[in-house]
Amino acid sequence: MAGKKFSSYHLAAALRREPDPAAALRLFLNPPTSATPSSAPFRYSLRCYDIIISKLAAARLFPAMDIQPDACTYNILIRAAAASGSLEHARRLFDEMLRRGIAPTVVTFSTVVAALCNAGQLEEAFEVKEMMVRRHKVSPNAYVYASLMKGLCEKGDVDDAVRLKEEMAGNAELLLDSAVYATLVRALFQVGRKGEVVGMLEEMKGRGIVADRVVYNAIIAGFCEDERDPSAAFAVLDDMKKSGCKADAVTYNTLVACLCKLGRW
DNA sequence: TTAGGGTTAG
Repeated sequence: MAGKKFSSYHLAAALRREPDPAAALRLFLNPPTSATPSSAPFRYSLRCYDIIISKLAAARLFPAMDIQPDACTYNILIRAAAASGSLEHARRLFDEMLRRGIAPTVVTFSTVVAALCNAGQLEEAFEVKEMMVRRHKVSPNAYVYASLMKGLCEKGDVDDAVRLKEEMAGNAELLLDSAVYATLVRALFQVGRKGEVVGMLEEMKGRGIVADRVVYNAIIAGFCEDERDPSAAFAVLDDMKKSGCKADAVTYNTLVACLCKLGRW
């Protein structure tokens, strides 16, 4: 493979081939770089960590396994635990990071809040929003708010979600963004309040927030479910393109499904 | 390096 870039893929293969765990660790810590010295270093894949940790563990070389975790490590683990359906495991990881003296970041809390909201545990999610400020001096940001607002909307509490948006607007530290509006726009269509969508979008524009793909997709989805006639949705698709926003797979999946439902093969 | 918001299907 002379002249070819050495990537984490090659490292994973080399680690798998190396029978001596100490040699594997040396390889992991000091991988051969590319033949071209100017080329950028590669990122370690999770697979590489997996292989080296498994090898060291099998050889009972525990001290060598001690790759010091930081907040980011825990954030990744917490997200994975929540994604696999175990909020309990996520909570244990959170406690563990505190015990180790690793300060949770706003990413940690936004991950936890999103997981709770996805599980429908809104009350707990709001408790986290309070607790992160009170106990950890970390302020919620737009990620945290967007998750809470989506959770509220899914329960049909669109007005409460709008109130949360107002709470953000009243706090100079907090920047509203397109995600917040995409959530509200989608919800307004879903509860049959599409008349309020235009005002919401104007407010967004007035705040200097540009509609992105997700906002457009929310509007298109709204018109698709709402109309016997998808022409409004296609008009939005035109606007979207004109504004320089590229339609993506979500856009087209929405429109294709809409046409299929109407029998317009 | 890690987090949110938009869709379809099953």
